Amino acid sequence: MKTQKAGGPAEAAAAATSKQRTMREEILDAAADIIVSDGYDACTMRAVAARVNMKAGSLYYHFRSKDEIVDEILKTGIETLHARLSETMASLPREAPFARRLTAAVETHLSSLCHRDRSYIHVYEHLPLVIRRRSREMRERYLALWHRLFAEGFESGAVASRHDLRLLVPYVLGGLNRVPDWNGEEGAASADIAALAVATLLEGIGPSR
Amino acid sequence: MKTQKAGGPAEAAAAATSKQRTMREEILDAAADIIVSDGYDACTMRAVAARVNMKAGSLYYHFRSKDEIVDEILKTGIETLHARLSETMASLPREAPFARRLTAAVETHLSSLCHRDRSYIHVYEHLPLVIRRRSREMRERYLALWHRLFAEGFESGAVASRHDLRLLVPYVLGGLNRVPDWNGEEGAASADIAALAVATLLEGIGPSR
Amino acid sequence: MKTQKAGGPAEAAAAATSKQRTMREEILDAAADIIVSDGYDACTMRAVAARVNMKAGSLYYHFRSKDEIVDEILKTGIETLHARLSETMASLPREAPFARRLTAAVETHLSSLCHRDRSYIHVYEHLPLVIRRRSREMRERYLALWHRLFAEGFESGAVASRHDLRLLVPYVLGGLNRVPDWNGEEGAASADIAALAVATLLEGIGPSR
Amino acid sequence: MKTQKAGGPAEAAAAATSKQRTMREEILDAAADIIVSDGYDACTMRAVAARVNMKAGSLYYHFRSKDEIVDEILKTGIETLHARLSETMASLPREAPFARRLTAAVETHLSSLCHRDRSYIHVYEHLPLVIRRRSREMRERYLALWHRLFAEGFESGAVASRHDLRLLVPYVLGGLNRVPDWNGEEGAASADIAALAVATLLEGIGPSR
DNA sequence: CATGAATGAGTGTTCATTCAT
DNA sequence: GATGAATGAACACTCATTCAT
Repeated sequence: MKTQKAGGPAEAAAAATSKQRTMREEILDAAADIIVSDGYDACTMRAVAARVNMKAGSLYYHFRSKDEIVDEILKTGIETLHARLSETMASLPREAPFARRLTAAVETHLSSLCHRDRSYIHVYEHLPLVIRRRSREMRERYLALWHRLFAEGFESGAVASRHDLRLLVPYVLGGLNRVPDWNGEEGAASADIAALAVATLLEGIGPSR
Repeated sequence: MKTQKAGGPAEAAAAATSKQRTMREEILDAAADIIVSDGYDACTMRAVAARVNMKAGSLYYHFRSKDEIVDEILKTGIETLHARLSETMASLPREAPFARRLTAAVETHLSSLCHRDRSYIHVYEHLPLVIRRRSREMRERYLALWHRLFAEGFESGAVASRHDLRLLVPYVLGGLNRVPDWNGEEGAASADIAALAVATLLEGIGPSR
Repeated sequence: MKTQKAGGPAEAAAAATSKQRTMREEILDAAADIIVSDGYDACTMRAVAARVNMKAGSLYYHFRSKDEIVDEILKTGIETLHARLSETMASLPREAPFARRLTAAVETHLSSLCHRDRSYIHVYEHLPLVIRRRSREMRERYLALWHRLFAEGFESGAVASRHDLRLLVPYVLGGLNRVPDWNGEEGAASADIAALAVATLLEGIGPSR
Repeated sequence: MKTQKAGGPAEAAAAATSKQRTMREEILDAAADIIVSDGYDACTMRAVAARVNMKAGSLYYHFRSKDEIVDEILKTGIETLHARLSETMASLPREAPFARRLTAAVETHLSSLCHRDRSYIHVYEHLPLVIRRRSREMRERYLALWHRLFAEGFESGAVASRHDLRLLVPYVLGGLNRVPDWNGEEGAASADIAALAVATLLEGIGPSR
């Protein structure tokens, strides 16, 4: 251990003790919290450190740079989302109809977005462009999940053939992602919005048939 | 506004000569451009100045502060959008059906959003929380236009009564606002997306009836 | 006139037309006013220009630099003071006793200091050290007047021989110069203070003999 | 005090370690020195930093702002002066005559003013109006000490009843405060000036009785 | 592991000054 | 004579980062 030269503790995230991992997570939580509530600009190393009762310099024992913190938040956020949606979809019976699959997906997405429990996804919206772009690949992997959902819907005849998925998916998710902004913390429960979204999506807003 | 001492033209935007107005606009354009393409953090006074072949200090001849620049972009953006939508709606015959009104509205919104011709609306998405909040009132005035549109649709029976406008409007606009992000400059024409959006909205994505 | 090259109008103060001279004086007045009421730091070229309904750049037609303005204020101030005191002393009958001469001198000094009518002396106190020092020579010429006054008093036996003039003069003037600060605009008339000062000086504050 | 985010030692002056306190003091000394010798305008953060072999930004580890530095100098200066004079007066026997009390007071004041050993009082004279005003309250507490001295002298009959203390005190201190300016570093010892001042004050400059 | 102390690059802003018009 | 427009140097201040202890 002591013989390796290049290996500062920040590099050894994998081999980290459980206490370290805890500290890393505390820092990530603190940073994510600040970003969501006060914006990225307010998320200085000093501010993050203060939330975990440290001084700024000490953070560098746990992370190599501020970017590493933000990137990890981003990565964790999307991966969590990805994992949840994967799991949700997998847990549905194979013969579940499209409407039910869609409802489950929307609910999963929205609840992850609105509940602030360890799901860093909401952070994304508050990040500067330069940083956002770094997560492009991961985001596309998540989008692929939605693509597959709609593609299946299309194949089963539940989705009208006239829709171009390349447009539909971002359009749908664009609408969903904005919900927390407009709906705040006090707003309608995400379940209500999910219901609205699904109904609207499936039948449109025209008079019910 | 605050403790102004002596008078530069920065104080007299209204009485500006046409050449001044041009310079002001050039600066606003430059700033908006930087914000949209590189993010708010990249939009330093020095960067803006460089785009208009100036030094940072010179900007203060035209604007009193950076905030004044950003706020004016924000204000102009929303007001332009508001004006365009107002005009669009006013230009429709009184008896135009809801579907046509909606299509016109969506097209107006999307074309303003995607074409970068003096419509600063796209900037909003890239602004820090603190600044965004300053435009709340203006944004709500714009939202009211959409509220009225849907309310009329609801009264005429074109919109199903089951929808809560407080949820529907932000949901729809949230979807629309994200279009430029996913669709970039190379993407489908905004007219196509408008068509998709309207069709989806009105009839849903279910199999065509 | 038009053939001389190096001669901008600022150089030709002596040959100035009466309107120029008026403008120069207006500027000097404005600058002095600002310095006395708001401090030297508030006396920017823009602020001065605004008071005479100009733009900053235009001042450079009348003065070569800000320093020239300030130096001229300083010079005019002390020279006015010098002239007034000279005149006052000269107007006294040759046989006037020391007490009367002293009273006249103190009154002249204080009234110049307190009344803001074109006597720029009060400005001195608000100037940065670097600038103050530039007026050293002129100030010493003024001090010489006081030295002579006390020297005469000493020779005539009216001033006790025990006093060192090098200490006495600055001490006395130091006290007098502070009067406007403590006494403001609302305070006792300068005549009252002059009386107090003279009485105190001549007889001390001990019980009257 | 205002919107402090995270914690540096600049916030905890009271709890400072001895080394911190030393650094703070070094900075205060440097700033005071520059102000006295080159004027307030020359006292930039860069200049102060250079004197303590730092870069400008580092000062902010020790102080929250430039104002904090200046205010602390001002406060320390007056409080030191106050404390010294208090102590001096308290150390005199109760039955000490007015002349002796006055002499002690003048000597204390002048020696504090002239010796640059940690007594920042001399700084005051070089501060811009806006800043000076911030110390008004503290200065008045100091003036009160002198008021009491003269009031006692008046009661004991040592001071002629004809004097208005509201004029006398500022007049006397005005004279004393100017001493360092005229007398520089090379000048007569402050003890000599103190003697002169007291003698002049008590008996006047008239021929000795 | 954590901190005290420092740094360098960069931020928004101010201001005396210049000069073509 | 005066101004609109610009500049360059400076300023106070912030922040991610480093490193000896």
